[in-house]
Amino acid sequence: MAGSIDPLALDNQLCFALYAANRAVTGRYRALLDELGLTYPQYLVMLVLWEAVQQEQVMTVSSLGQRLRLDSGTLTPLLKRLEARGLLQRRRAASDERVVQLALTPEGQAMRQQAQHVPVQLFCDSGLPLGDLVQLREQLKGLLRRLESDCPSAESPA
Amino acid sequence: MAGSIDPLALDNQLCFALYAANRAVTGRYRALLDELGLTYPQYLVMLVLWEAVQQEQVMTVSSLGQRLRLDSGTLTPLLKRLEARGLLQRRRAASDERVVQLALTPEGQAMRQQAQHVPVQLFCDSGLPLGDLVQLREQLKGLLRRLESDCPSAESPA
DNA sequence: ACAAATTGAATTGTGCGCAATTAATATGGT
DNA sequence: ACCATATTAATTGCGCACAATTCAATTTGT
Repeated sequence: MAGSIDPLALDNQLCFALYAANRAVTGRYRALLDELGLTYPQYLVMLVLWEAVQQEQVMTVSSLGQRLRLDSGTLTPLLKRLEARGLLQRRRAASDERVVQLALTPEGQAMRQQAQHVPVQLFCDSGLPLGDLVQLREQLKGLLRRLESDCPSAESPA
Repeated sequence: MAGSIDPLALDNQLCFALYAANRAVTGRYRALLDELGLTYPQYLVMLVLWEAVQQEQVMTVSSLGQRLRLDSGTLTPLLKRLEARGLLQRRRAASDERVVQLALTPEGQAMRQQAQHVPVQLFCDSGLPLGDLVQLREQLKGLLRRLESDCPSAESPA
């Protein structure tokens, strides 16, 4: 009665474990982020913009997209909502009118303090040792790197 | 120059590693599932229904939702699309008119053969040892279990 | 200098996820 | 039998994700 080796069994799928765990984590964030008035993807955007402030970097839609692996189809409307909420400003760069630069407002920067407890709370919710979570995170990063590099089995010859 | 310990740094977030890895894996599935005419969530539904056939179980919208952690708001339109494609039938149970039973058509059952290579291909794409993937899967399941059980830090006293 | 190619963002359209509401059916207590 | 309550799907509305297209601004090649 050990684990079946059926390659199509749901319980054997890494992809489903990933899919389900991701939604469970996102769900845990939802209640916490509700207090900030942010959705989960908006929170990730704010994390990147807070980092950029600290490093005195100017983020653009494309650099944000590279960091989060999201395209303008996702980011443009999301950023417009954050702008409408008064958390950031979008403006065209003078040097290149194609690029849209993102600048946090004072309110957007101040929210960083309110967010400090969010990852801490999630760590507590997980109930797992920090070492386990770090290991899991690094394994996921490794998987991501593998999938983002062109894999041998991907290309088909002309 | 080792890893920062800023709790808000994006690279320190397990949640982002999970989010990014999940989308990368889903993206890899997309091209393969395109050949079957399935989206990734539709593929997961088919996995469950193929299992149910083998075990001679009758799946309903709610039992499917329990397995995949999805509600009727997601499943109802998805199932209607699969029905429109001729892969399954939805019908009210005679014993309880509230429940909708799901039955694969012969075409839906036959697709299982076409899908056999999908997880195999993904395994190859990952380029990682099977043992690593199994360990990662089990860690994700553990995290999921933790988050689904009511955690001590969740409830607020009246 | 000018045509062609490239780049950056926005737009459009489809399909999830999920909260909240609604409607129909079933169940349990009296 | 009657009624309040539970349960099961469906519906509605919003916000992602992502493919495909469009458009303007810029860069490249000659």
